[in-house]
Formats: sequence, C-alpha cells, structure tokens
Amino acid sequence: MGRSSVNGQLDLLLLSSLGAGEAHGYALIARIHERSGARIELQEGSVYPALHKLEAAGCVASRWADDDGGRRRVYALTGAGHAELARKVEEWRGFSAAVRGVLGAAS
Amino acid sequence: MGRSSVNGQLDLLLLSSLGAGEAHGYALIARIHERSGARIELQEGSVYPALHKLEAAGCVASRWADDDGGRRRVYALTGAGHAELARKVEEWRGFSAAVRGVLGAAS
DNA sequence: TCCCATACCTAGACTCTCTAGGTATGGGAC
DNA sequence: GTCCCATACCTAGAGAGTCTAGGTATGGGA
Repeated sequence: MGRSSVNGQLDLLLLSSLGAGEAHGYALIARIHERSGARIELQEGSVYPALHKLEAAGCVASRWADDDGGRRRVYALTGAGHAELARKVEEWRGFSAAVRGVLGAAS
Repeated sequence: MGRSSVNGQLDLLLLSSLGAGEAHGYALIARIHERSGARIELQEGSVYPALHKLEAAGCVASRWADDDGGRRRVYALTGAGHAELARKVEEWRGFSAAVRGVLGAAS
C-alpha cells in the first residue's frame, strides 16, 4: 500500500463527491484532489474497482456517455447511495471524534 | 477485517496513549477504550503485534514487571517514539482536514 | 502518420487488523 | 485442596482494502 492511502474512507470520498453532482471516474479523481487541498491523490486502480463495487451495491448508477470524444462512464448517486453517504458521514464523524478524544488526552 | 477497525491509525492511538505515561498492553486497550468514548474497542490480537512492531522500530521500549501478580510487559515511549508520535499527529490532522474538505463541499 | 492525453479496466501484490486459537499465573468459590 | 475464572500475554492465518503495474481504446495535434 502506497503512502497516499485513504485509510478506509474511499467509499465515503467517492459518495460525497458524487453528492455534488454526477461525474465520471477521471473527474472524480480531479474533484477529490482539488477539494482535499491536493492532499489526496487517488489512483485509477483504486477508483474504478471501488465504483464498480458501489454500483453492485446499488449506491451509484452509471450510464455510458460519448459527449465530446472518447467513451465516458458517468456515475450518479442513487437513493440508497444518499442513505449510505449519510451513514458513512456519521461513521466518519464518530471515528474522528474518537481519535481526537485519544489524542486530546495526551497532547 | 471486523467492524471496529481503526483505519490505519492504530500506531497513532498506541503512541498517543503511551504519551500519557507508560503502560502494559491490557491497560492501553482500556485507556484507548475510555478516551475514545467507548467507540474504539481494540483486540489483543491487534495490539500486541503492533507494540512489537513499534518496539522493533525503536519507538517504544519495554520491560518486564511482576508488580502484583502475573507477569506484565510495560511499554514506554522512547525519544524516537515522541518524534514519530508528533509526525503521526500531523499526518492525521492533514488527512482529517482533507476529508473534511471533500465532505464540506457537498453537504 | 505517429504520439500523447484522456479515459477506462483488471490481476496480483501488499499491508493492516481481526479471528481464533493458545499459554501462564493468582485468587476466590466450593 | 482443587477447580474455575479473570488477568495478561502471544501467534498463525485469514480477510479486506488499496496500490502497482500492466493493458485497451479514442481523438487531436505535431
């Protein structure tokens, strides 16, 4: 595992980014890179399998679009995806609060 | 991987807890459980290998103590451990800020 | 016509943490 | 006095998640 790891929050990042509007894989990578302040640099090999898994789980839906040039697969959040996003946001808040609790006691 | 995962922050949690004073394995588990607001429940099978790894890396030092009854292995932060802790705290702050950045844009 | 950027995909490897076992000791119950 | 349980430590192996390193296809500019 390389050093730009997302520590188990990949699904959260993808769902959250799709919450801002449908997008294709490459665009999601750019979106997350930008919004993270260039701190998160996802790889294609991480993103595409994760999107396929989310689609299999019914959290996102995809359609093929050939707008400009090459083929593109555009993903959008489903109803279940919105619910899952909300759940994962809560989970993240709980986890980061827990870590802050442990850190805060010491330093 | 079970569902109480610490998402790659196990070393941070252990080092940070040891920053509050030396302790043995079981005590660390209890300390982290308490300070996380009961949200993080580490398993022995996670903690002991992690402590051994940190000791091999020179971040912690251990000594055997048979205070009350059974044997106990008491761990303490080394100088290198303090430095590593500071580094990991910074890493965590950067990462959680990055996630907040991605989340904040959407919801 | 060739090359490069965009865009997508997959297999395999690697790391991390958990599960599920195991050992040893001391104290209380019966 | 013996049994059982809580405390305390340990390890091998499994499983999940993400990355590396490859590959394919298309369109546009040199």
